[in-house]
Amino acid sequence: MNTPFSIIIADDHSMFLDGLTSILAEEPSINIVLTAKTGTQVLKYLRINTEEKIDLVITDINMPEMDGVELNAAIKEEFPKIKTLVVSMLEDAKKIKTLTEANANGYISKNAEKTELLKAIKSILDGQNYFSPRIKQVLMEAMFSEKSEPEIALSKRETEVLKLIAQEFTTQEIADQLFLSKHTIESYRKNLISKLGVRNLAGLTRYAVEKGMLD
Amino acid sequence: MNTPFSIIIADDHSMFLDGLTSILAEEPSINIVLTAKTGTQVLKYLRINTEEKIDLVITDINMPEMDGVELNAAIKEEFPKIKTLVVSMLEDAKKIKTLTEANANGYISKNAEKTELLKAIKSILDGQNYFSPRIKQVLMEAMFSEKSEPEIALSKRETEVLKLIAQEFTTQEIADQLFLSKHTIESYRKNLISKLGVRNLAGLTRYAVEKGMLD
DNA sequence: TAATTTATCACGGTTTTCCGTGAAAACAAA
DNA sequence: TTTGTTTTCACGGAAAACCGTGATAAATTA
Repeated sequence: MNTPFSIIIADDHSMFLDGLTSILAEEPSINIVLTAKTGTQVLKYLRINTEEKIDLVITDINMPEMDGVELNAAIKEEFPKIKTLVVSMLEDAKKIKTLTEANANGYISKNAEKTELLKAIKSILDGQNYFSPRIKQVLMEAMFSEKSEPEIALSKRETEVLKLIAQEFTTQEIADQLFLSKHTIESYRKNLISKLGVRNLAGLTRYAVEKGMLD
Repeated sequence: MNTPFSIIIADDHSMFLDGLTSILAEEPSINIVLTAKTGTQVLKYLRINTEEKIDLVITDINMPEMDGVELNAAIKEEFPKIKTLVVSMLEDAKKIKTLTEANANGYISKNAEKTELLKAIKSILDGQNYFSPRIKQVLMEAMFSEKSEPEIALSKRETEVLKLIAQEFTTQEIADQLFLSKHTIESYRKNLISKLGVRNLAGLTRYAVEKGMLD
């Protein structure tokens, strides 16, 4: 029998962390060296224990302080030999794309079965990447839908003005706040309306709220 | 030693379900008789296996088909002897309140530690309800904040008009659609603005979007 | 360097919203 | 049955938003 693989698990939900640990503790070939609730904890550990050979880091995406996307990037930057497997609640195409670009070795959903989790871990430890069929599909769909919805790019100022508009400030008030002419703000308003393809203030506000630009 | 307690676990995320099962499988006093991904599965099982004595159902809130809130209500209705423990990602005051009103026996967050989970289970099987300090706090805050924010009640027509306003229709257009005078719609607009405590169309739109009145 | 985008400003005219101040009829609740 | 709420309608004036049609300078990008 070979020496077991050393892995680290990061997830901010204790119960999920404990659950995952329980599942993997049953595997004789796996040795859990650390469980953490934030990405920073993981990084700190890796930086201190540089002599210890870690094979795999399993991480959630949504975590406080440093999320899974950032953690993955940091690991690939500082410790390129360590493999990463992202386990997430959401099937967010953009995040998955970012992760693939940052060379994450795998991505599975929390909807995935235990057997799929083990399969993913085995594949990755074996040197292969693992992205579940479901995830591949989401990625593909994102590729195509991306073209149909061409991602409207707003400049810094436009974003700033839009936020204020959606916060119920009038053109004059925004002009005063930003020390600009009210004509300028009117221009932005017009551009935003045509850029975003909406009809009026209501449309602008909806856009801002739905894109999570407020708060 | 007494006979072990029989419990059912419901959660739509396989991995969490497996994790929880792993954790509880280590407990000799606990016997997991079923794991399910929807509330309907649980109910179906209970209705068929009426002779089997089930002590506790552990359920997530967010599930397809029948969520945890509905499942809890149904269990308390049909099988009042069965205890329920809700385990959820979110600390949503309203849902917690609904659950307490529907006599759920416990509520803990997925952020809770394994020890707290076990404590909650033991308490409930012992005949006591368990709501974590964190949850109690959220509930209290909700009670108070509820008074400061007195739940604005909109009439049917007001809701209808607000939706259309937020969908970028002008007063005249709305009047035409509803076969009403434009003065009427203007009245609604004014009332909505003062009722909701906002300043203008942007505020109305934000309210509508944030309350999920569209789509 | 040339071309493009971004940020800024201007004006007149039209439409829409906003505000105050009503009021009448229908309906529900106390 | 009186009181309150909802739904409906009206007018005039002020304020703001919307539309078209510009322009200049700075910053970025190709």
